[in-house]
Amino acid sequence: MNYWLFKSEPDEYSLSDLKDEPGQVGRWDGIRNYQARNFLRDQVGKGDGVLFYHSACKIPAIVGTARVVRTAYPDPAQFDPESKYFDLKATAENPRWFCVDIQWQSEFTRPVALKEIKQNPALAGMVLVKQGRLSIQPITADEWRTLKQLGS
DNA sequence: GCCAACGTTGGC
DNA sequence: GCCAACGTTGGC
Repeated sequence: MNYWLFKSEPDEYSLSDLKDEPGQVGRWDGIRNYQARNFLRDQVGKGDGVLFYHSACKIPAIVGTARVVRTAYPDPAQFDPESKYFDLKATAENPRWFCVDIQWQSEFTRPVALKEIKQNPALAGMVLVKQGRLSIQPITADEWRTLKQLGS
């Protein structure tokens, strides 16, 4: 069982968008970064915990949690010429990009803002603090506990 | 909207 | 395989 932080721009796909999905299950697609892809494809497991992070918005923050209900499968958008995630070089035999399904689990009572995370010594090791741009990142069990507590 | 910190592309 | 040019992310 592992823990992850998934970033999303709330204008594109927010935690409440996930909650509104049938069964509260949504596809986490559109990942087009190799480092994030590799985590998704090779390490994200069924039942893993996900911290839902809102980026590129007024108050960047972790807003709730989800859990992984389906492990990696080829992202259908890469084969769709109409999609902005279309990839000419991807084939069904040799897919380049992957996605997972996650299920809404909880909304934090209090969003945990990036600003607050940066100020907390217990969270100084987070990839979010050290390397801003990665959209899927591993979280330690300690960090998971700390962040859930801060958000409740 | 600016810009720093990456990541990707492609000529050589 | 180097590296310059370009593109993207995302905080501010």
